[in-house]
Amino acid sequence: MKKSATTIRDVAAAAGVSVATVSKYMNGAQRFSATVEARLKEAVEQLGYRSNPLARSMITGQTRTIGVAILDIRNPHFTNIVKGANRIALQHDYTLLLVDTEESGERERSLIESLAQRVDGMIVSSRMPDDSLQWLVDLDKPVVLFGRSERFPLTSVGTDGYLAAYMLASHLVNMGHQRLAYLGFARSRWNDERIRGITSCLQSSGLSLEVHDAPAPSAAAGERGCSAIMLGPNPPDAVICYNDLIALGFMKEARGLGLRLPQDVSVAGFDNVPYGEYASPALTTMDLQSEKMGELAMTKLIKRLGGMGEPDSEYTNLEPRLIVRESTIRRTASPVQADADSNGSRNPAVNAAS
Amino acid sequence: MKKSATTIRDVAAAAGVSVATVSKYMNGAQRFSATVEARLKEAVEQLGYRSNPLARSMITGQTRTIGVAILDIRNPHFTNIVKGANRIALQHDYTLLLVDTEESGERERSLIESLAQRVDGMIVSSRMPDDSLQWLVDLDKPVVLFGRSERFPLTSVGTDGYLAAYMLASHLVNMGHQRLAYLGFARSRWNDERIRGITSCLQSSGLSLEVHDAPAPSAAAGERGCSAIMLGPNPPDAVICYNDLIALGFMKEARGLGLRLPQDVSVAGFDNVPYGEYASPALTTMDLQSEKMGELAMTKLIKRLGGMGEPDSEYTNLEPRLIVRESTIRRTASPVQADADSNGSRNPAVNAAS
DNA sequence: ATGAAAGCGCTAACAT
DNA sequence: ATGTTAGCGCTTTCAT
Repeated sequence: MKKSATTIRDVAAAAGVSVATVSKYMNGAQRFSATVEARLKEAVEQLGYRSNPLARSMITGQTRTIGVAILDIRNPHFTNIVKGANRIALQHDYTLLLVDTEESGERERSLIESLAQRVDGMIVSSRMPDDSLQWLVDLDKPVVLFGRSERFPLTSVGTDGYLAAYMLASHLVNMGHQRLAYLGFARSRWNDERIRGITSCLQSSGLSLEVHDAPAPSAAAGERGCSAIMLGPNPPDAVICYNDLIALGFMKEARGLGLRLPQDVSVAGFDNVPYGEYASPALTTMDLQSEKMGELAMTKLIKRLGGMGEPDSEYTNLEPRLIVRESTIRRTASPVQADADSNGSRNPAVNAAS
Repeated sequence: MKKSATTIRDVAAAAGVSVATVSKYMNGAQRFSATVEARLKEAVEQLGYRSNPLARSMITGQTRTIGVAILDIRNPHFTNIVKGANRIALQHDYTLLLVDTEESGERERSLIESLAQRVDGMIVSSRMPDDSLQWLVDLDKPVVLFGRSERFPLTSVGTDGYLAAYMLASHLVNMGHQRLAYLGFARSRWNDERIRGITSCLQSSGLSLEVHDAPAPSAAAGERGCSAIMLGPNPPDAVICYNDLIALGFMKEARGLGLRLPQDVSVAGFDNVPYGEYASPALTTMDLQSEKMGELAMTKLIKRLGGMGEPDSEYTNLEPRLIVRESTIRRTASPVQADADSNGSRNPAVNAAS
């Protein structure tokens, strides 16, 4: 069983039939005389033959593989998307070819271009702004994009980021918060619409938003961002983070700074990643239905692959939902007094060293 | 730009040369006369030609793709492995073909078998016991396995699970714990050695271990397991979980049950997933160096792919490391009275069951 | 330095 | 029901 794999010709010879017959047999394309069928079965088992998918693909023009490009496999949001997409793919006998574009920085485009050649279709999550997506269209492969493209006829799925942000801000305002900060991630495609949603909500209450930026959409970045926001002269009483990861990091650092959560500051994020629930205080977040997004994207893609339909620009919107947990709390009227048990001072600047 | 992609023949025609020349040009195999080179360049750009990797693979027998089979893409442990593996792969111009075997239940084997045909080599994480891995060897593809195989000549990397478990138990014993429970996951390949490690450590202190089993290696399963363990007649004062996910779920549920962590019960896990750090109390865990494992596995595999070396049974052991955080605490002398809140409780989560 | 031709392993007409 | 044959798009001797 060492050297080169057995080919269709070996089987044909062993069974005393032609390669065409073997091919048809392997694909279950038709029935055969009992004799032939038996010999075929025997030969295949004997030789342990499995047809070469590459050769098959060359002819059929199908790889039965779907490319999925995500920004960071360590972000549970994407991981959920992949899980959902994979579930559907499996049902239709497709395999996922995964590319983590963040790992390679600005090679995003070239990675996806080369991915395109090895798959029947792609699901892509991009960091590029909408207007620099022409090349994606030019690939001329069925694609489903996360986040609507205004400019190009790309099938897409997503949740309304403006609305989600508005809802979250609304919740915070209703809870009596007055000084809101946003710890965003400018390089994302969604950052702007989230800012717009929050701002617009705040404006209708005569409030304004203090915008900060994290260097990455990760917990570590959230930690770094915390002190600059919370230890200034006029700290916010609630902060919305670009995503749950940043929020989790922010909360950890805030605790380290001596702040009490959520009494001293309410914190919320986006994505509803699994671990927000297990943090303490459990994280309030906007559920963007990641897993469903993955399923939906894959369903659409597969449908298109089957029907060979035109590229449409159909955009499907999933409903965002607010998940209130423990990290956001009603702001009491007087911001002055906290409670007596330990150090009553809410000024955290004291032990900010570490 | 609609229909079938441009082929090497189109380019040859456009440049007025033979396909062989185009092929050599594309592969940078040699230099050409300035004229030809210029025309080639022109033609390729004009037509937007990219050579078809499938056709190429058929001839060269190489796909430049590496298969990675993991048990669950939602488990950060595996996600870290993939991240590490991907980093190395990228450096060597390989692409990852990912398969999440848990998603498909018992199809693990057939999924991996079909994966094997599309890749140059594989990195696999399996749930099968060591003695039912013969088929993996028979695939006759370069493979790196996570977790040593005693029986087969499979290259592998891992951390010493026995040692890791022993270390963790040791820590707990040193902290004065007496009644230890283990919430394991029996279907894992590593469960037994962890039990052995813990037991063996406890025995040398005259202690015994109460073993429970979770239905899945997930946070949800950890939640379910909690009450059965903690609300019995003789609850443990420390519990070691099969992994961090289970531990995280366990802690959440314990809090919900009204227990105070870590005063009422110390909790620890394995893997050192990123979110243990952001939980509160932060989770004590054994760092198994997931990301490093991924890097190492990929490095080994690629080396083998290059050298076409024999399948060796080299096993590389990574060092486990204990990460003590807040979820394990020293047990005070009297196990009777736990409620004396005299020690400055830094954790206000007493009645957090919102 | 460049080209002709023989396949890689398979499928898809088109015979028989 | 089974076989013949012509490629899929490319690389690779081997000529020239």
